[in-house]
This record gives sequence, C-alpha cells and structure tokens, in this order.
Amino acid sequence: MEVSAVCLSATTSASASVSPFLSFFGARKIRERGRTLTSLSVAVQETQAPTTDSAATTSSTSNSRGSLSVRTRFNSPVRRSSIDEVKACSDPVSALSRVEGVLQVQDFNIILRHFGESRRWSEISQCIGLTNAIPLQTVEIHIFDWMQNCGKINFASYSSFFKYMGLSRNPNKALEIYYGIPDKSLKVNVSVCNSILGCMMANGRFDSSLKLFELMKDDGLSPDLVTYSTLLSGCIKAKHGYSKATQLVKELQNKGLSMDSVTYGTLLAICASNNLCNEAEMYFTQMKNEGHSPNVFHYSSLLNAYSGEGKYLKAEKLVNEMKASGLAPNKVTLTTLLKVYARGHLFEKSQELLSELETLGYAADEMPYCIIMDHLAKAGHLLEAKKIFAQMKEKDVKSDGYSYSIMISALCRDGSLNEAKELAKDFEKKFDKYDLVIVNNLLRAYCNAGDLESVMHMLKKMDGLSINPDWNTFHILIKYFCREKLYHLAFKTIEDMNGKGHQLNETLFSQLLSGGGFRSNCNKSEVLSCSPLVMGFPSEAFSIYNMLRYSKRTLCKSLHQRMFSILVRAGLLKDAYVVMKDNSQSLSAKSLEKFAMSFMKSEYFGLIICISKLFVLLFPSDKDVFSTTVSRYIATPAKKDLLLHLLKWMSVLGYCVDSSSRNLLLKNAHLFGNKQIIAEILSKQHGMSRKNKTNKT
DNA sequence: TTAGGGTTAG
Repeated sequence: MEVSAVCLSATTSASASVSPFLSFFGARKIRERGRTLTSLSVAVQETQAPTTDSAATTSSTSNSRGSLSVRTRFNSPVRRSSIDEVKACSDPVSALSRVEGVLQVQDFNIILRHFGESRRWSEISQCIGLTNAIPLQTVEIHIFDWMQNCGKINFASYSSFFKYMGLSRNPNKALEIYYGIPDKSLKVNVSVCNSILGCMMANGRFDSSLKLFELMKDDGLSPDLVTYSTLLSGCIKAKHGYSKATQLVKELQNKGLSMDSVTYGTLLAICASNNLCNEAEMYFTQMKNEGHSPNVFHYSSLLNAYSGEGKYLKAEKLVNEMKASGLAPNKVTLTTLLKVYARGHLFEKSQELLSELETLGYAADEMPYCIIMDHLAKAGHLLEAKKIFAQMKEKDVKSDGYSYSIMISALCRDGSLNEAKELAKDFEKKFDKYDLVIVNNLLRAYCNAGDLESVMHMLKKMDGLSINPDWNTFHILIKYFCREKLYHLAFKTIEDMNGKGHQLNETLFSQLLSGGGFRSNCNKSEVLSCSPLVMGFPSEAFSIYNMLRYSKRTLCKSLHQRMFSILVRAGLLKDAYVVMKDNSQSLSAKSLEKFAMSFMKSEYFGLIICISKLFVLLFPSDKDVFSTTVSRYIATPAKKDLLLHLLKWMSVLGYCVDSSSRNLLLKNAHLFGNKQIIAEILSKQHGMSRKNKTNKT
C-alpha cells in the first residue's frame, strides 16, 4: 500500500495542485527571470545608488558572488524589515508579492522556517472550519508554492519544506513535491534526500522510504552518515527492524563511513525494542572502543534492552557504571530500571524503587505506577495491581489515562466484566482523550459486559474523533456481534474490515460458519445443523470466504467443506460450484454427489457439462450423475451440442458411457438431428472399451 | 538559519 502511494504520487505533478494563482505567478516568474538575466548590472547599480563606495561597485561587477555580498550589506535593514513584515502579516502570500524584488532565496527560506518552527500549519483564512483531514491549505504550503512558482527556491528550501511536511504529517504532499522537482541534480542533493527520507520515516512509511532510497541511489545520490542514521531511526518501530538495521550498517561501512554517537544511539534503541540485549551490549562496547563516550540515552537504551530478559543484576551493574562515569541517572533511567525489576517479577524491588522515585520527585506522573500495575496484573496479582492503582489516585498522581487503560484491560482479562465496564465509564467521565488503544480497551469492556448502547456510542465517538479502527477493534466487534446474534452487523463489520485491508482471522471465520457462537467444543453435527448465522446469511458467508481465499493464504480443508455444504444446502449452486472447482479434493464424495444431483436441475447447462466431466474423472464408476446428465439434455434438445461435446471428450480420454445411459441415448438419438452421430460416437466408445478389456485379460 | 538520533506505560 505504501509503495503504491509512492507510485501514485510519482504520477502527480506538483503544479497540478496549484491554484488559479499559477498563471499569475508563472507570468511573474518569467518577467522576473528576464529582468535578472538581462539587467543584473543595472539591478546592482540600483542597489548601490545611495552610496559612493567604489570598491563595492568594482566587486559587484567582477563576479556574482561579489554582487551578492554587496546586496546583502546594503539592503540588510530593508530585507530584515521585509522579512518581519511577511512574518507578521495575516496574509503572507500577498505580502510576499510586495517584497519579492527586495528579498533573496535565503530570506524566503527564513520566512518558511519561521512559519514551520512556530508550527502554524493551519494559520490561514481558508482553513477556518476545515478539519484536520484537509491539512494541505496550510500557511507554509502557500508560501512554498509561491516560492516554487517564482523560482525563489534552492535545496535548503526543499530541505526545510520536507522537514515541516514530516512534522505536520503530510508525507504524501512532500512526495508529490519531491517527484515534481524539475532539476535532477537537486533531486539527488543529499540534504534534500535526507530530509524527505526523514519525513517519510517520521510518518511510519518505513518500506516506501527504503524503496525511495534505492531509487535515489540509482539516480546518483551519494548517501552520507545522516542518510543512514535517518533510515536507521525507522528501524526502531519497524517489523524486522533489526535485520534491516544490520543491512544498513553493513552498507554504510562498505561506503567507508564510520558510525558516530548518534548512529550508535539509534542502534541501541533498535536492539532494545527487539529485546536483543547481547547485540545491544556488543554495540555499546564497540562504541566505547571507538572513543565515543556513552551518554544518558545510551545507558538507558542498554538498560531497556536488559529489561527484556529481566537481567536485573546486569542492569544494576550498568547503573553503577554510569554513576562512576560521572553521569547521574535521570527519571527515565530509573524508571527503566524499575521496568527491569517489574518484567523480572521482582515486585519488592520495584516497590522500593518506586518509593525512591517518589522521594526524588520522579513519580509525579503515572508511568512508574503503570509499569508495576501492568506487570503485577499480568503475573496474576490483580489485587496488588488494584492497590497500586488506588495508591496512585490517593497521591493525586497526574494521569493521562494510561493507568485506566491498563486496569480496564487487566479486569477484562480477569473476567471482572462489570468492574471493567464501570472503570471504562469512569474513564469517560474524567478524560476527554482517546486514542486507538484506549478505544479498544473501552470497547472490549462494553462488549464483554453486553452494553450495546455504550458500544454504539463509542463507535460514534471514534468517527467524530477520526480514530481509525485496527485489526483488534474489528475482532472485538465481530466477536461481540456474533455472540449477541447480531449477524448482519457482524458481516458488515467484516466487510468493512476487509475493505480497510485487515485480514480476518481464519479461526474466527471458522467459528462463524459453525454458528455455534464461540464455543470451542462444537461437534460435527452442530456445525452442520445448528448454524443460524450461516443459514440466514449464506451469501454473506460466501463473500467472507472469498475474502479469505483472495488473501492468498492456504485455508484449512474443513473450511472448504463447510462452506460447500452450506451453499448447497442454501441452493446457491453456482457459488458452490466456485468452491468445488478449486477444492474438489477437499470435499467428500457424498457432498459432491448431492451437489451434482441438485445442479442437474439448474439452468447452467455449460456448468452441468463441467460437473459431469469432473465426476467422470473423479468417480469413473459412478453412474447416477452421468445418467442424470443425459436425461437432462434429452429433456432439453436445444442444448444438444453440449452433450455431444461431452461424449466426444469421453471418447478422446477413453471413457465409455454405461449401458443404461447408452440405451437411453440410442432411443433418443433422433433428438440430435442426425441419428448417425450418436450411434457413431457410442460404437466408437464401445469398441474402445472392448479393446481395453481384452488388453487387460 | 539545510538534513540525522536515542531512554519509560496501555
């Protein structure tokens, strides 16, 4: 999906999105360029008019660099005030046009950065009343478009622009602009590349960022250490981040680059997030050996890596080493040490450290409490966790709702469903901050407690807050809707989930088909007979079955059988045929025959032939299906060509019709126009079969 | 005042 985003953007030109201003600015640009090209010396003389400095005049005419320095010197106050004017203006683009002749590219860059640094993404009149979903009409884009259109742009402008597009979460806009850069050398400028790669990484576009990096190298980019450290930063949260990171490290070393303290810091974080404490230790040692002194971040990351395996002795030793080196452990370091204890189930030590954090003033927010509570609850000490939660509230510790989230989830796991629901309600009363994890926890609590009203309310809230459901959300809802026998809602949710690119869990679907709610002990007869869900919605079930099939996974055999039986039973024979076509090996002979016999009554004459062929191949000695086929075509002579085709096909493969079908065909041969044709085919088959029998004996 | 990083919670 990410890759397609890249391709999509590649085909969109930057100018396509530019407003009616385009023609105006385009004309202006040409005029300005003409002026610059034809009368540079005049312009320089104009700027020098107030002075008699002949040395400046000389330097200005000698080379362009000289003229720039003169302009800078002479116009500084004017330029400064012009820059300030634009900064202060409520309509910066119109102000830009006013000062266009006075300012230079670097001045416009200063203006661009001013709006970027003050994070004024949406400070423009058009944006009022618009939601965050339409973030493109932001101040810096207008300024930037203007700069582009007027040719007041250089590598630094692009570099800054991409950085702000990253911060304002507009990686697509950044890509669009990047692909629209007309100057090829600018496109592989290392700063420009580093900046857009950073923008992508900051927005979770790890895969497409790496892909873009490869394209950039093909186009002539020479990556530097900043490039690699940018790419490495994306490895922290990426799947298989560590192996990608080692590839990148090899690559940078092959290019003759050496890692610095920044790169090592990133690597340590990657190791920690992948629970690779040996690798973290290795990089930590290597870094020291190369003469880089670890700082508090390096220590904290290694400490974090120790938490994965509860290596508390090593962790304590590291903290001592850190102190000995003259670095004081900070709030994060000690909280991380607390995490080491908690993950190692050393709850007494964690509690002691928590008291220490409280004394130091490092426990003003809920994080250390959260760590202990979560691990206590997961280790089966729910009561202890509740005590910490109560203690936290008593001390009026600042909460952002994480502790509620942890406790709600713990109560759900424990089966304390009403308590979980009450806490969820409590959360909603106290906090107005929702994110996906808390939403999922609240939904789970309401679903478990069977509170449909709250579930629906929550879903509306998600819509309002533009919180997109994830795989978990969908699964929580689907299970709940099924349990409540709200099958139609369940199917709608599954379709929605599929549309959003999430794969349905096969086991969950299997349970859905069984219709036995979500009991794991459904027996076979229940599966086939008590399926209210599926009997009510066989088409929907089939559409979900197709979702699973197209997700390129190998489905378990019983699922095909189950789907097939349901479709045959519901009379959806054409759909059943689709299942049978690719999975006849997974279907029982009995169900196939039942299907074929039902199918013979249908109007799908072409498919009837296909089914007969399949039966000839699978069950050569079966006579029922074939003779039913013959009867069906005799009753419908208009389709006689299809039957003739079948008979010829059998002859070619050496199959022979059974005697009763043979008699039936001969008796009705007149229906096929020319009696001879049938007689010839049958006698040919008969002759071949006698020959075969003789050969066998 | 061109671009990079890193530590703790659900």
